[in-house]
Amino acid sequence: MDLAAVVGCCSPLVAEPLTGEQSAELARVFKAMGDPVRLRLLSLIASHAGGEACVCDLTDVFDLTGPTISHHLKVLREAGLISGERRGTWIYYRVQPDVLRRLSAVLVPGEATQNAAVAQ
Amino acid sequence: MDLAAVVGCCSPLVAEPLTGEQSAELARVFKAMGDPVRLRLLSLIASHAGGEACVCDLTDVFDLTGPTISHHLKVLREAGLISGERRGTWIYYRVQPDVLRRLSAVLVPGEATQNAAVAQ
DNA sequence: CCTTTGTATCGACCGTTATCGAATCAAGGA
DNA sequence: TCCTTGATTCGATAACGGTCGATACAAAGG
Repeated sequence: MDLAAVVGCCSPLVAEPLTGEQSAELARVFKAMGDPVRLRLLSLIASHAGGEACVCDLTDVFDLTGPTISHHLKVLREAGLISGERRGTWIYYRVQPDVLRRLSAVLVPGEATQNAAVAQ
Repeated sequence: MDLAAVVGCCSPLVAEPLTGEQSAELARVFKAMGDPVRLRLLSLIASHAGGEACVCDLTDVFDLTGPTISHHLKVLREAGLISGERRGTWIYYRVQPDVLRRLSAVLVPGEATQNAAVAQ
């Protein structure tokens, strides 16, 4: 999953146009965030105590079945936005803060530009 | 289109979970950016000289018909990400920088937090 | 073992959406 | 007024994506 690397190599939108490949990779991440359930899952995980949440914490928030939540978590995982780790009975998810930071840097110029340092 | 206002009223993801309504409104914007063509259109407009581009500048970049480009521009427009203005023969599009800045502020804590000032 | 509980995968249904060609509208010249 | 050019809207179609029930897997306890 070198998606994070691709996300990290883009200049801000206003600086120069994205190439076809860059826009394709970035769109995959934004598309993953383009669903209300997934965006809320992301915020629930990100803001949960300890920076992680198990699936059991997430399922009860929604009027959705387990398989559906599992599907959305998979989409977020494959987009590189979260990572999951099994510890005993439960699986804990946590966000990948670097990806969020780099996305933020793509949207606006001048901010979070340790991006440039990482890219080198 | 008070979408920009809704986008502006959200704390960073890591600070507190989004409500159902907040995630729904934010997801509409991220979904609009979740397509390679639209993301590239956005970057072409944002980085074009003068901060604006006419549709004729955008169509030739893609192997897509005019109606398809027009459709994607409409999606971006209805998401509040761009605005169009006709001047004579051509229609010029420009980005709404506030929306991008506020999206960026949702993704990471502490940055672009003139967000809070705007919200008041 | 077998059962229970937590989570993921599979297959199917169905609404949504990206795309096109054709038609339409808007502005400027001949 | 008509024709040309730029851009949108409309209608149709094919592909995608969110949701579910059924099933399968993984860990822990009887």
